[in-house]
Amino acid sequence: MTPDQLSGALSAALASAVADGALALPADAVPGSVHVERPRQREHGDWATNVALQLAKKAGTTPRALAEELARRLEAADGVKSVEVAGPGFLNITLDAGAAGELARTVVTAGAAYGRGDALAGQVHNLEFISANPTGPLHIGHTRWAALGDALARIMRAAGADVTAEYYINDAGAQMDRFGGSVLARARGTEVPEGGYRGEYVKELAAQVLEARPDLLDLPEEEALVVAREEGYRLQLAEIRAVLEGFDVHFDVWFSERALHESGAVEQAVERLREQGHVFDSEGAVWLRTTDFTDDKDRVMIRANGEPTYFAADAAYYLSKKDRGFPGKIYLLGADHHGYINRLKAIAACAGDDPETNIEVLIGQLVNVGGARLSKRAGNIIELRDLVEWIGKDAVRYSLARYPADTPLELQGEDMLKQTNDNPVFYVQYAHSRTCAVDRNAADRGVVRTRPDGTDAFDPSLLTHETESVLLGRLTEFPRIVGQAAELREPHRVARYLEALAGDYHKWYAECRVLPYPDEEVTDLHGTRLWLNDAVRQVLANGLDLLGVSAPERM
RNA sequence: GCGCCCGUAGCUCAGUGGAUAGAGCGUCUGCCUCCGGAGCAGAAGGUCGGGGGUUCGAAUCCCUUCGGGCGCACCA
Repeated sequence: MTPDQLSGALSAALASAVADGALALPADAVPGSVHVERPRQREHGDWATNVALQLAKKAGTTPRALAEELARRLEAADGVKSVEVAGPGFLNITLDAGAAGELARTVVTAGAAYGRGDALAGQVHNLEFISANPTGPLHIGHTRWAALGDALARIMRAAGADVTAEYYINDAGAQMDRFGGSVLARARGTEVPEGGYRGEYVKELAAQVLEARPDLLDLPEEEALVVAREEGYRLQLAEIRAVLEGFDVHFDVWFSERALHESGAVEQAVERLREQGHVFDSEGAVWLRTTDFTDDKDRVMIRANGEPTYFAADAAYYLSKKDRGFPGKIYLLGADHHGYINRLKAIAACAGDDPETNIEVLIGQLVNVGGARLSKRAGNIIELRDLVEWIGKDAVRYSLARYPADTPLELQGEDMLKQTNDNPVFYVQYAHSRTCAVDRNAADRGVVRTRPDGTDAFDPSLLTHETESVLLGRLTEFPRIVGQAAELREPHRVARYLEALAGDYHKWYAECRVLPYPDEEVTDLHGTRLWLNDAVRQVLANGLDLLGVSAPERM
């Protein structure tokens, strides 16, 4: 019995009580669905609900009286073993072992589809994340957005959304020229100009640029600057893409800011917003009246010198997303960009969109690294590729994805390496590989999933052990965890769930043998437990996949 | 000064109004005579930063205060 089915049974109990006149509740106060949850305490049954506490006042009765009424009716439902009224009016529900155990077969049958749902069905989103300048390597801050953003894309898709993952390449503007100047200076072996890029990686880029363009140093100054900039850009972007690929982070679209300028989209954006009535001229500049909406000051789009601002490109970019057919536009930004939220929302509003639904800005806190081992190449930053090299893709992705984005993360440099074996990712992966080990040995021990007569060697009523009841309950939660993680944009919920599931599995493993002792007869209990073992492996694998972490069969 | 985020065990952090606030690490004690010990069982460790309020019920919602991070450009 799934929580949805139980919720339905509760609704039916409510409806029948109202129909009988046993419950004086106005029709519009009868909830369409009743929320059930797993109680923290095992003694409180398999499922609990506080519906009686919430409805008692409206029904003009006491919570306990209402709870008693519902308990009587719910106990008659199929699959429900017992219902107790506890405390101020909680309903504590215990399911029949068979009804609960059937879930194992449900999971195995669903396979990779178990956990996928329709919480976000029909939604179309553009999810933009990382979007680091192509003037240097990705560092640990970008790594957090990479792990989080990619996991979020996977989770939202699992919940039924159509998600396009997009990287905005800030390849226009003055910082590109500074980058080019820095590469050129390194190529010449001279000092990097004031305000330039001083990281060691620039030297490496310069060497590669020289390799590709041996004529660089002979070119006239202006041409040399362009060549250094463009070659450096090409190399750095290729590096970023390769590193992300190795990190299993996939983008559907790499969107160039430069393309917005070159195609005239920026000017067009200004004109389109002018038509909407939100653009005005003042002091020689062209402004967007973002204060009509949520911003605290108006923003310049075209400077007095005729140059468009970064903000103008932002507006053009927003319109591009709109034009490309994305009702939902999600931005995953660092906390140092939180001042952008209001102006981005104002752009949406100026464009005639609804800032509440068409744009969503997720702010992630930065990662602090205390006393960290430093990158050899980039100076005082830690690069994504170094992190992966040091502690591995799975450990990096998992340890960044298991925290909410708005948690300021403090990673102790010394611990970072030491932590590898203690990283919860291994706890989860170990549980998965354990299920595989059991599976590998099952046939040798004569344990099978199907009886000789072709029927399933599966009798859910045999799954009566305490740890089995807990494990089954946990498995039923997975689909709604995925749905919640998708709706709340919180991938860490999946990770935390997997840790709990792995814990439940390890406890079960310690208490209940799947495979018989050598001199023991093979029974349906073994076969049934093999089904449960299969179900756990499937959910662990499905969950790890949502985080972009591998599910190894051996470790 | 204004705004956003965060203060939970020694450390790093979960906990979208429910019952006795949890996990990992660290500390201490047990468990390999059989499915993988990267595991399990147990112990110690808390004024949920402080103070008010709403509620049958608050770590969670509201106000206030203290502490930390970040931001307030015709920069990108």
